[in-house]
Amino acid sequence: MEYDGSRRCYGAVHRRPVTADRGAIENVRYYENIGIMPKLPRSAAGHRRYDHALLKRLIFVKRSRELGFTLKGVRALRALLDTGDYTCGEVHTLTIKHLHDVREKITDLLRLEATLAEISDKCADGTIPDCPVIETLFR
Amino acid sequence: MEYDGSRRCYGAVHRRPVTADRGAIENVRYYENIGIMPKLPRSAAGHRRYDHALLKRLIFVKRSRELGFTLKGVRALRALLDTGDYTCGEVHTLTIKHLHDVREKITDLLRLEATLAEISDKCADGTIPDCPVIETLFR
DNA sequence: TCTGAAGCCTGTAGTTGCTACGGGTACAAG
DNA sequence: CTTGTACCCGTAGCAACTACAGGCTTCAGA
Repeated sequence: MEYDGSRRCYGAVHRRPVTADRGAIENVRYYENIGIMPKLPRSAAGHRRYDHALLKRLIFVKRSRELGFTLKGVRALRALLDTGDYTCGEVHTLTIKHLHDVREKITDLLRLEATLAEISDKCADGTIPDCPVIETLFR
Repeated sequence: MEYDGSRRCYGAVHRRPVTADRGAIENVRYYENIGIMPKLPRSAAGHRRYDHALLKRLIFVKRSRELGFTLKGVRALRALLDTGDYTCGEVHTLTIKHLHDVREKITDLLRLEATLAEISDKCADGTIPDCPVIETLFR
């Protein structure tokens, strides 16, 4: 195992030093590329400058995503805000629709959970010859 | 609006007649390509022949997916089956792990649901000047 | 027997929302 | 001036399909 002489270390032993929140930056880049965020202004050297308004906008997107809105949903919310005189009711409509989707997903997952719990209970002791899980998976 | 003379009709008015379960076939093709299903035997003309064993295998995959297993999980299950003498306990382990993941998702979604319900309740009448949803999205 | 619609075949590209990688440049501390 | 870190960019990969174009096969009806 010899040192390869290059300035950067990428190997399994000497990994590339990873920037603390490189992921966050790449995420912003992605948002720029797909137009969720505008192209941020750059310094002379091309580095992104984050001013207050843009930071707010970024937080808005992030928070919306945390609340489970799709990027399409975020676009819709933004579009409302950008009209300048959106009504609370319009926002409410989008939120309720999203809430509805979330509840549907929950229902689906609960059903799934019940099924999985049921079949896994059946072979809990691990000694049954024809595994009930496998049985289920073939029907 | 003229008929374009081609044998097939793809336009907005005369759309291509879509096979009933074209999607199902393309799904099988996908499973072949990624190796979840073996390459199915073909007729002289190259059409897929589905024999009993392969059909069973396909059902197994489909059903596993319906129960929320990832394709990676399906591969793991299959790998067990293919050993010939898997134990029920091994299958149980995989199922429980999956069940755990499902429960985590449910927990996350319930939290989400609570938050969304809470903030959307606040602006239910649609006349509040500073929309609480938007407020939330900026924090 | 011929015809035309329906069905199947293939490779490829798009979807969603990122994340990872490689290779290059900028910059600040020592 | 060196060195290490941070940032830049384009591109490819992930899951699990789905959609499309364009070509070939099949089969029922005239």
